[in-house]
Amino acid sequence: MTIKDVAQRSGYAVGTVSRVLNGHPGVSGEARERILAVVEELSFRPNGAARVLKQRESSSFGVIVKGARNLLFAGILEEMQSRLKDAGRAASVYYLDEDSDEVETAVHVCREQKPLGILFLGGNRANFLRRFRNVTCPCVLVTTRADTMGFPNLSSVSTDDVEGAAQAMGYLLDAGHRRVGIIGGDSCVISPIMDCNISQMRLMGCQRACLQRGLTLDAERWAIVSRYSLAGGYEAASQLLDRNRGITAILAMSDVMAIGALRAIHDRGLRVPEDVSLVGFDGIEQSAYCVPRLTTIRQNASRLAQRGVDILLQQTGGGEAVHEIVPFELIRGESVRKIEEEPGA
Amino acid sequence: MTIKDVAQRSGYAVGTVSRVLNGHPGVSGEARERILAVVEELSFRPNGAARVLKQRESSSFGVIVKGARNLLFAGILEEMQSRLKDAGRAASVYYLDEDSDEVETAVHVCREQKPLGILFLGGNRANFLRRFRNVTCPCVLVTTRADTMGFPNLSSVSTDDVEGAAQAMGYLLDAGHRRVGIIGGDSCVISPIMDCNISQMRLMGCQRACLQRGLTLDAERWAIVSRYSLAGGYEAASQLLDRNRGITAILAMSDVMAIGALRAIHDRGLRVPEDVSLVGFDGIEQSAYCVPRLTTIRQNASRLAQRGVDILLQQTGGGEAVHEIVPFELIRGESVRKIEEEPGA
DNA sequence: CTGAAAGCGCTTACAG
DNA sequence: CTGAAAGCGCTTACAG
Repeated sequence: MTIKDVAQRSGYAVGTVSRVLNGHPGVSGEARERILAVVEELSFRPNGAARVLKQRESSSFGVIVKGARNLLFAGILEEMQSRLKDAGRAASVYYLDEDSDEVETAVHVCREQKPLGILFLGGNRANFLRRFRNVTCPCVLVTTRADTMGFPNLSSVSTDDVEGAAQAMGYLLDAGHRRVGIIGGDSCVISPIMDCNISQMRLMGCQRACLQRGLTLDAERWAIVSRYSLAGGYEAASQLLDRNRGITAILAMSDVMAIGALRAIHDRGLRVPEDVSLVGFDGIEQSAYCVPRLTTIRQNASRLAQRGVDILLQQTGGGEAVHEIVPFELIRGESVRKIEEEPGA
Repeated sequence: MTIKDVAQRSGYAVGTVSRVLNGHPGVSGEARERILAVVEELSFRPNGAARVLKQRESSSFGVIVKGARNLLFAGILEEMQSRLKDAGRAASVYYLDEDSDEVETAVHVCREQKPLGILFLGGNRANFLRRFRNVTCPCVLVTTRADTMGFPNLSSVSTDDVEGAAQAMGYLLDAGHRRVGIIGGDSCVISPIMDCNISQMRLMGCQRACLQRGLTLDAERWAIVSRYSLAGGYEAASQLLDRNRGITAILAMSDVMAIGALRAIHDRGLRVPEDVSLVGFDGIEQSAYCVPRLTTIRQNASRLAQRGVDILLQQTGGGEAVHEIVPFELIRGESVRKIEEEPGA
């Protein structure tokens, strides 16, 4: 079943059928009607491959998601898909694991699908610097800043990670906590090499919160690197508790890690928040169903999704890259308790 | 950059280049070497659209997932992708929400991508009966049985839902519970119309467990329909607790709903398992991190994934549809307590 | 407004 | 073993 069959059956030439199919002007109402009737009758669907080959650009978007189990991303993706649908556009989704190179995938997708644009859910700065020049379509990086990379076709929508972490840490400090363990991602270390990934940004936020209160943060001792997973959070919290007697709070850089930590704390016979307070990051749906409800920094998933799509649609029309910050919200759950100032702090 | 450029630069014809690219026999070692060198030099990548157009079949697989937030599926998918990769095959993933028609998507994917085969993660029987005849490639439905539908190109790998639910329910009954609320999915009702979806299968399992112990199950009163979500589980558990005073246990047909229920129970000032026992289904990673650890029926995600892929690869070579059942495991968590038999039960 | 024809980048019989 | 050529299903100048 091809466009030829439709042409034959309708009595028009393939060119005319193609014009009708693509809504091009310059076709008589009569021809349009007749052809659409035949299309309907044969339930004809044009061959996408042939169209892409010829047009050299498809009319769909790509979404590259880093982490199939990342619930923050799942929520954002859901919202993106409905918004793209409203705009009458299709999107192909590509799932990668946490460690894969999303930009390599993008290069590949560009070549194969020639999408109108690409949305990245999560991204590693180093990967972008290495290969993004090979990506030619407009792109939007969601949840991570891209303003310092200077690619003209790479916009971003993100949460202010530094400020978010600063507020989370500040909340703990203001509640009287002085021995706070930190569970971070891949590059959660204070190092001379700024890789500007979210873990590092968030650690800087923690540091800033301390400085603002005349305290210093010994990251070497209090921060620990972990995978963004339940098991990672569990393991990291266990280590923190072992290593630092008298720890009164843990700040995890994702809710998923916090949920892992929650169980680890419980398994040592300690309670949250009575013995150890706990703060997460992201504000995924699950965090509100924990017992105790997690105190966390809620990223505005729905707005991140909306702005991401809107910016991409707009960039498709050309123009300079845009970098937006979307406000977050500190959710006061049930996982932090106030403690009286200790003399030795 | 096309195959023509490679031909020109290497001094061979495009046909020869194509043969080398596809590993066809009948090319001299010399030609192969020279051409591969040029391919490398220009870092040439063939155009997929052109290949699909010509070959009329791509060499990749499709995976259609019902529910981007379904953590059971996320786990299975991860395993599938790595297994497909090991077999040297690529896969495109299509995410749908719980209510979308997966078979309609499959028909579309078949036409556009011409995949070698399709894996379905989750599926609704009615959708298959309505449209699956339009899907021509080999398919495997994972987590849901397809043996009674009789499509020659549709295999399945699943968990025995009836037996799984029977064991879960049996476990509660044997622990002395007699007032057990059930939280199920879309078609969790005893009705004359068997739609054979998983909720109905699992409800039948509950019923069987009762019958085997000389009890009857008043589903009308004790079972409640819910979405497969945290909020759905929360809502359903709340209703069950309101409606049935003296309820001693809740069986949720997914861990996600169970986690929602856990919070609902807590919000009424009740404890799990002291006041209300709770059993889930699926055995997702999260269930082991709950406090209390969830008692649940663990589906063997990794084996479902492996067998799904293996069967699909095998079906690609032709042959009759295969229907496999993968064993599950009852995980004894911390969410069920034994109660002494009550005289009035 | 419509048709005939070129061509997108590739694969694959068909000759040689 | 290699080349020349047809053709996959579509779009789009170019004529008329």
